[in-house]
Amino acid sequence: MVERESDSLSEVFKAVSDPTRRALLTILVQEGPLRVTDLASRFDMSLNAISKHIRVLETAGLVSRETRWREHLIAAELERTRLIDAWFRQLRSAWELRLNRLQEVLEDPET
Amino acid sequence: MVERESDSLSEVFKAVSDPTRRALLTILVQEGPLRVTDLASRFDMSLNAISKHIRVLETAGLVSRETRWREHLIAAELERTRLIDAWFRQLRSAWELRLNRLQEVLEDPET
DNA sequence: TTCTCATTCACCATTTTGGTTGACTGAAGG
DNA sequence: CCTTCAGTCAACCAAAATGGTGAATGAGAA
Repeated sequence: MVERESDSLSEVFKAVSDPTRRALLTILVQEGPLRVTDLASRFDMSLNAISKHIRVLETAGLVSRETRWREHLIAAELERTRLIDAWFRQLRSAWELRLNRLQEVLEDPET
Repeated sequence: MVERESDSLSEVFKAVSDPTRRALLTILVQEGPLRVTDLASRFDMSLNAISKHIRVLETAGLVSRETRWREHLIAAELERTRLIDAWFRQLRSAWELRLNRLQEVLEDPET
């Protein structure tokens, strides 16, 4: 198998590609920092599973963790999401650039 | 295990979470519609693997296919990507809403 | 001291993913 | 007729992701 380079764009996309993780992000954004247990209580899923989802979000840079002994306060970190719409913006501008060039050729076939 | 609902947001995120598929999209956006073989020739990967990646993009609605007998012309379809930044925009506005409420409480503690 | 609590760790089973190879299809060209 | 060609389909494989259970941790309360 090919070695999987750990580019952060893939990591962020993958993190938000899971509905549970998106739901976690939504809750955190709406309600502010919460403990792991508080987050887990919203889901029909084991605490461990939620803890793992949180770690995925954390390594992707989408949430931060403030550990106060037993309690870990998890907070959304939306800065990283700029990476994503930057990528899409770039994609769309390349697309429009190509369409414009195409348009020019159609309007000015003699050049 | 929990049944995996096939929501289209997850599908789109998952599709673009792979570097090869992002590269495919980029090529298509820059160069316009291409055949499966032409796309595959850019990668150090079997034609079959690329064919599969293309199908993932297709079912996610990120590319379209125009089949002219043997040749399949693959084209980028960027409309679907609006779904993604709509989701992030919503997330960030919820975030700012909460911060603003917080700010109000801090500035006006007596209300 | 013992019990509680929040969380991670270590392991296990199942599913998904990314890739390979080989067979198949069916028009078009010799 | 036979071969070529573009692409999919099917079977298979290894690795990673998902989720579960149960144990470990270690401060603080009783």
